[in-house]
Amino acid sequence: MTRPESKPTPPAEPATMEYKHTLNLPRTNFEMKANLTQREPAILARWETHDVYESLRQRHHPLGKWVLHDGPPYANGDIHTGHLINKVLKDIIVRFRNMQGWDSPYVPGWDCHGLPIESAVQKELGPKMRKLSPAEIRQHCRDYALKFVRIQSASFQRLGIQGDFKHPYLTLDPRYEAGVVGVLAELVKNNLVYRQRRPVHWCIADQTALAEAELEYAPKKDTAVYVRFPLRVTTETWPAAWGPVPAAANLLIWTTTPWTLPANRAVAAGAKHEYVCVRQAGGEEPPLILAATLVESVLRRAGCAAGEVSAPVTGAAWVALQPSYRHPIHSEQTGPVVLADYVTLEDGTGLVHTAPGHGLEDYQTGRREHLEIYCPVLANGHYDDSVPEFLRGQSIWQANPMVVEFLKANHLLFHQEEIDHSYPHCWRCHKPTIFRATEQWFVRAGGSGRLMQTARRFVEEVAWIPAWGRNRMVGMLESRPDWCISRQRCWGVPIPAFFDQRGNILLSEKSLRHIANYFGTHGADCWYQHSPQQILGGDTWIDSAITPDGQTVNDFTFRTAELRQGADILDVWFESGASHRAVLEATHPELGYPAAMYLEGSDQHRGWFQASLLEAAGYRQEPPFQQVLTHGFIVDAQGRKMSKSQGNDIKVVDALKENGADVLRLWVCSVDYQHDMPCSKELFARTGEAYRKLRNTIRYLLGNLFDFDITRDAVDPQRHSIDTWMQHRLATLQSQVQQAYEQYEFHRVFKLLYEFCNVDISSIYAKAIKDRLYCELPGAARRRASQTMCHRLLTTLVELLAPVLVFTADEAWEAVLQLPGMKQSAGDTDIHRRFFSTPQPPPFQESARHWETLMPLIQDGLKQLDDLKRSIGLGNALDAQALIVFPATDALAPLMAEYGAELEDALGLGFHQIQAGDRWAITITDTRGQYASCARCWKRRPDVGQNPAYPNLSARDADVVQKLTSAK
RNA sequence: GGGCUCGUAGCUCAGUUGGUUAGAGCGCGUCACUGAUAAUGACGAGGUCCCAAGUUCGAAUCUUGGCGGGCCCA
Repeated sequence: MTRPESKPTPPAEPATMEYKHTLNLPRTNFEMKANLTQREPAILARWETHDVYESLRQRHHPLGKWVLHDGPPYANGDIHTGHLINKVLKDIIVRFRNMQGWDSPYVPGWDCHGLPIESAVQKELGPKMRKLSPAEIRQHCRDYALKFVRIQSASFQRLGIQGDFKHPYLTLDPRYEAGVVGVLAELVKNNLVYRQRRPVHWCIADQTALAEAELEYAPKKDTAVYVRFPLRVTTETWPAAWGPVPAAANLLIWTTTPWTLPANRAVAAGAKHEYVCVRQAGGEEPPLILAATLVESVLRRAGCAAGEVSAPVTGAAWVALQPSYRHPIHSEQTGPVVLADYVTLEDGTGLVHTAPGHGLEDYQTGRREHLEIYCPVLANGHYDDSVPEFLRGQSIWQANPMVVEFLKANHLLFHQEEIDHSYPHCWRCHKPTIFRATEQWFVRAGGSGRLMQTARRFVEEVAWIPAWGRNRMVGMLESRPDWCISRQRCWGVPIPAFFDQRGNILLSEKSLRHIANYFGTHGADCWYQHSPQQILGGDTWIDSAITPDGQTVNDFTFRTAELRQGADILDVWFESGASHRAVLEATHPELGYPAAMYLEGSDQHRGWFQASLLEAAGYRQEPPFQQVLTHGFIVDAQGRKMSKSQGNDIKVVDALKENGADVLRLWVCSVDYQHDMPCSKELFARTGEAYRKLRNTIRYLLGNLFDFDITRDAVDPQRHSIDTWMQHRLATLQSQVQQAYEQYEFHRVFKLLYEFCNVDISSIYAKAIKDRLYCELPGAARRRASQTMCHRLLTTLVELLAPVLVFTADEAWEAVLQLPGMKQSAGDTDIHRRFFSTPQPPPFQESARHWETLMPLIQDGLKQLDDLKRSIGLGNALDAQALIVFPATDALAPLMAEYGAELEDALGLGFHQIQAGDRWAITITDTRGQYASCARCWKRRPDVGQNPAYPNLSARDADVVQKLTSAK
């Protein structure tokens, strides 16, 4: 196809320039370039000076209180993308609640205690640490935590998060600590706290308990032994499938820690696994019991050949017969065969040696089966006196070969081999660790106890967003054991238990309430600095006591001089889980119990949500939150998890410097937070483009209002103007966006607003009203009506964007207030203190509907213009006209004189004609050879030159210019 | 390995109780405008709806089984 040569003759340059100054072109100081990284800090400073958060609290709140209670981030390290999503979501919610008319305060909090901080301090201090007292270590931890509270607080505020940053809640605040102990008192009161042995990671060299995070795994050589456990053979317990009942038989177990065999209390089998009885070739030995699939490999290792193998029996069927065995070390004891779901067929024999005092899974099995949590190993790694004589006082490492020898001597060792495996070591002394059962504090939170029943009821009463959160919580509650709340650390809230010299323990409701008060005044540090007399305030304390055998005795007289403080601290989850009391009721009582909402990442179903729920269930009848909203995790552009070690993490501080807070906030708003959220520099850049579109839309609207005084010039839209359509669209948008906010569907908020700017405003409305805005007399009714609409668009857009684009909304509102008449009428000067306005549908609903007929004509017209551009090089729609044919019988027929003009403008044409016909149709034609072009509005129209005084102007423009001239 | 969950254009998202040829905006490409100008408009090209089997006249949608990702456990 050949491109036509002919270009339209441009209007003579001088003539154009002559009239340009008579147009009402847009004017505004609101810059196209946002320059957010400079502008935002300035706005922040102003908010700070004017104490915007405080003044928002003072505002009238017609709907009452609505509190989002902040989950405390850990005061450790710079903020990351997880904080970004979490805090911005919270901020959007708090802000839209305020704009809805609620009193929605926001008190940020920080979790300041716990192992990661203690470890970091340990690393900083190095070997010096061992010389420091707990109180001194705690001071270092405090400094460390407060430093990161400052850093994170500054970053959150830089992100535009609005809240009471001058009065945050900190878990190291004495009043908070008092609240935590207060919750403990309630649980003790309700008999939900008990003391029991439980295995913990233990470093023999340092004689200390270790957390999972303090272990490092390294290769270690060990002796693995296959041991015969003599089965107590009876007809009742012998499965028929295994054939005739033999005189004797042995269970075969496998272990890499022979030293734990004295502590054996059971053998575990898998319910679905199949077990067989193997009679070895040769026949002298009693048959062996082990998992069917492992027979061949195990016997081969030992150099034996399998003889006769019986039919299999499932673990479940076998255990139902209640088999038992004679203890290999304590020959006078017996142990049961029980089921456990962690039994695998990967190595070993399918039968697992179970020592509840020396392994976590063994412990759980032990609790379930009511086995003794037996631990004959002292803190120094030597056996106590409860083991057979040959082992007493021996170190467990020395004991390993002795146990093997013992087994060999008693013909219980089936096979032994040296193995190399990964084994936990202490991160400080790098020596191998063990599991050792020690006395711990527990909350009766598992099983089907009272607390759990209340917790289950709470779960039903709470609204979970998304709804599957309920399922997830129920599932987690179902399988949870009792809650071990004690930790053998230093940086936390002490469990304020006193011990006397005979091992009687003081931990009662009364003592705890007393100590809570004491902590509230002196801080929990006093536990490490004050004497029991000081803390308890007297020489004696009469109270209930927990005796060494776990019984409770009333009216026991403690002599405070003989007491010493327990060294355990509370699990940090217990601390943060107490915030509903420590914050909502204690440090910030203006918030009140319960909170309307908790909002965190979905990992907190296991963490904060659950801890809060359980603690509240222990002593109150109403859950601590009415709604729980969870969000997913940030992943990289490929959907993989972000981690520093993989180097695919995004630094929020960098992203902030590159994009500004409003762009990051807009990104948070634009994604569906219920799932994983991919994040990358490129995605931020894309969001930046969307931001610019929103900003430019605001700028365009502002620019066209430079001479518009809302108090003087407002004009309702004319019935057949596109203004009416626009108002209808705006009212729809408003209700949709407000509904999306209410339903926490922020990506819909974004999509609705963004598409509105792109399509409704930019592509349709702004184009259609250009001519009347620019070319009509400033005070012309058509122009004023469109300006009125622009004003509504502007204020509504800024208002709906305000919870998200907090800085830009502020900046835009400043510009709005500078429009004529605004200072007087706006009342409130701050966008963030305003309320969402009520949607105002246009008075002419049927006119809005007419546009459903007209819009397709515009689509058709645009397509024709494009065709003309390609075929004959028609570049400017003002050089074309439309012939609009309408069905004479249509309801719109009598209105086509008005609507025709609107269509002309909507298509940006120079001229139009209307004609009655059979059906709707539009035909666009080139008018370059037909009409002259108006030197002012550039429309080609037949009426150009109609006024002899202005031969190169259209009738309308001649009229306008004439009036402008005579007005001078 | 278990519980919960996600997988629709390059991106962000729609897709009602199964029902024409799976949509939108952006991005991209081409073009136009130069009176929203580091802006704006028009047109266009983009999809194995993760895969497979099943139910059905008909499946993005329902069922089962895979694959891949995430969170929490083990």
